[in-house]
Amino acid sequence: MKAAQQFYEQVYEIVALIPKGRVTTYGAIAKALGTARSSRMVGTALIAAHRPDLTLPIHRVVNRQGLLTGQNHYTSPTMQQLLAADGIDVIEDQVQDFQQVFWDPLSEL
DNA sequence: CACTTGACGAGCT
DNA sequence: TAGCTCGCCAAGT
Repeated sequence: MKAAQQFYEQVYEIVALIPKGRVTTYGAIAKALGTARSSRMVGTALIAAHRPDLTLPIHRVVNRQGLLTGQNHYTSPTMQQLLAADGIDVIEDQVQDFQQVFWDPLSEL
């Protein structure tokens, strides 16, 4: 079992816990895992999260500005649509009231 | 097998 | 305050 693979599982674990109607950031997850500077790896982990056996609300993860930087990786229901279904307003790839819907795994977990 | 790219973010200038 | 550079390291070419 590779260390990186375990890192992925940690990411998935947190993503799975994001409450409906809330979002978190790559950096927040990375920090929660103790690797604050590996925020990029969180994004990579989410790409790998496309495995058929994983059904995670990865659309609830956005960058620090509340921007839907992963839009390019979505085809069918866009992140915006999925977020809208969660009750989150998104305009021009920007989450509205980001600070209010932000969910910090460190303080909330 | 080596090199480049990238769902990011913090730190410095 | 805004912009640039550096760290991180897996995955793709």
